[in-house]
Amino acid sequence: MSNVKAGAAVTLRDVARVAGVHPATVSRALNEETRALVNEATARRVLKAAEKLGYQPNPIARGLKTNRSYTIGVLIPDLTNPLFPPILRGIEDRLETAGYTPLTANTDNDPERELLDAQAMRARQVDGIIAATARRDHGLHDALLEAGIELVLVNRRQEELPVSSATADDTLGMRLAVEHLLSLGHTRIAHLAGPLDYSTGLDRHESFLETMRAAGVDPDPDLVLVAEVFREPEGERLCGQLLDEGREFTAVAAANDLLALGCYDAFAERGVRCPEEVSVVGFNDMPFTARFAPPLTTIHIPHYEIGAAAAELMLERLGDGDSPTREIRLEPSLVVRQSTSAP
Amino acid sequence: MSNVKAGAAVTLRDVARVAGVHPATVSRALNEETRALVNEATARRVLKAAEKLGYQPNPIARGLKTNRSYTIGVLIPDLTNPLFPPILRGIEDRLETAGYTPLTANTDNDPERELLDAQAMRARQVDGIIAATARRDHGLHDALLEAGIELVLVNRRQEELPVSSATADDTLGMRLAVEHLLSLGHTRIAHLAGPLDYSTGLDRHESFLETMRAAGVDPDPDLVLVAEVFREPEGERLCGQLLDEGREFTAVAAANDLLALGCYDAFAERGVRCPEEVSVVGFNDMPFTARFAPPLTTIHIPHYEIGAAAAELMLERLGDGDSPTREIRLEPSLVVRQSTSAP
DNA sequence: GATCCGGCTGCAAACGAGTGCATAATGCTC
DNA sequence: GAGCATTATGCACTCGTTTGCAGCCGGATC
Repeated sequence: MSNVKAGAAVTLRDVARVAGVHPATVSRALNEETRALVNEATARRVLKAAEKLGYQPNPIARGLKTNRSYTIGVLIPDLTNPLFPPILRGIEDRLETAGYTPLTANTDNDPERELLDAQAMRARQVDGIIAATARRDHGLHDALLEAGIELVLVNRRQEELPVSSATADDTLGMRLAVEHLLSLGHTRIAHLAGPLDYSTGLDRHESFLETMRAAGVDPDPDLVLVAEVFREPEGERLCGQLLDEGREFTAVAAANDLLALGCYDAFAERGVRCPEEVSVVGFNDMPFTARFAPPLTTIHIPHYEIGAAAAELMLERLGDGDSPTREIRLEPSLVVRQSTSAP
Repeated sequence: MSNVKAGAAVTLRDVARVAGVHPATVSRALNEETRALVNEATARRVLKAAEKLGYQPNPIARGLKTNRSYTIGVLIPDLTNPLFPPILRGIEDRLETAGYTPLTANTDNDPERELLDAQAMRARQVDGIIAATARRDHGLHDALLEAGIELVLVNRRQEELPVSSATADDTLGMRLAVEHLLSLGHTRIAHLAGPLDYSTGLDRHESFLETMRAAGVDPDPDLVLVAEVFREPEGERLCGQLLDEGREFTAVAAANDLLALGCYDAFAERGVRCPEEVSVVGFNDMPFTARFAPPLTTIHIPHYEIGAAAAELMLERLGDGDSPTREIRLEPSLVVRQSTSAP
């Protein structure tokens, strides 16, 4: 049943020969936008021939002519972080339907490597780059702007620059987390903030403070610690510090799930019971959080949809370079499990 | 003055003009393999001009002519399965050092989509395809062979065909798992086998039977169930079935971690305690398995290294098409946690 | 019946790089 | 100093596709 000729690639000329027309006509007939230029009957004939031969346009040749590679670079810090696979999957799926292919690279959060990877992608003529890595500086943005490569941020925002982004509403997310703790009766709430040079870290941090104040409880500066990375050992270190300093708190709002898991570790070493003695709420709802001991109460983020939205934004910009930049914020939701209880 | 001309891309002709030679000479001077053809002094002049202009060859144009893209397709079933990110990371890292770029696609285990994706990759002139998806049939292999595209399997083998692969030693892995249970004193051991049309499913299954027999205990056919997919709900279904049929067993050897987690669910619903009443051992050592309740005893697989090895094999074949195919088997190890105990 | 028009289609020139072949420049031999 | 081999370079075509332009045709207009 398969008409996919594997051996020699089928070209426009082959289709043209079969359809009895000139290759140029085939090109026009096969291209949505120029199809109107050719007689409907001819177009049908061409389409049929193309299908019969299993013709697939050669994007390389097309790209040479159009200065387009139909390829999008995707910069992520580390694929191994469970946050990113669903985002990437969303990007891939959306791009695929539009005939674009993603080219991914892991930067390990090294700004230098990030620029290098971006360079390599530029050499490969990517039409745009979707970056999940952008800190709140401008290096990457400026470099790409100069090279005429579109940039879209995913999971990160950048206020000062006109750049499209797809993120979760981190402000709302942290508000849901804190309000959950408040409603359980907690007031001595510690906050493990993420690095403040990421929009995710900063937004969640500010939202923590705001939500506390809005509820009429003044956040204790001694209970607010800023992590250097979004990782488990860092959460363990900071939470351990709070514990060892004898700070009084009955709950922790962590800036992401890994920091929250770090708290679990700090508790385990010191015999602190969760949630009986301290409640913990995470952020992201990574896979398998429901299976941890105890199952983690956290903020669910629609990562796949965020990825798809980022791809959508990229396609938008590629279609019409003059379209204004746009920020898409997707709504998070609270998932109550068993790491939180009344104090 | 910045050398990186951002706007207009620098082409061979630009370099030629600056160096005062013909573009063809530039092409030869810049290409390692043909550099010998041009005068050393000229070559130096060209190199210098190229550097000054910040010339970067256009891989699209080059690919059109040479039928090489320095691009490798990677077919995986689903990036969202925690098994694959480390593999992919290993592939990317190794390929990157050799100047190759991976192009990934998710097939969702749909054979038709797999062929489609492979087709699309072929159109993009990938030099080879690394597939984590291959069932034990020949479709993909034949199609690629015909098209002259190198194929390397990762995490899957294919006995009947001469094709390179990088896998874990599944036979050894399952032997370690079963011997662990036997050494604890279990003899009534159930086995949740993976789909037998994957080499992973089949190898582990056969190894289970062999190891049992070698220890002098005849595996009870009623305790061996074959899963249709490597997923949690399937594990829950099968394990629930064993429980509801009143089969007597004190341990389960699951063909992967997700099936093992499914057992946890089946236990939870029926109030069976693990490991007190039934021990469970998984396979793969996915991330976070140590945090489950109870922490899962499982077989650790060096996924990153497997990915890197697959990339290595691909580079080998690309360098010398006539090199024989090779199967790399990496050694797994037993990780004892708290889901297993004496019966 | 000459003119014009609009709809289709073919022609040919690109895009940027690689490569077989011809040719110019050089060095060597006798 | 003529003849010839050797080296270095240029020319022109090619990869598969897109696209401006020209040309063909049938029909409508005067």
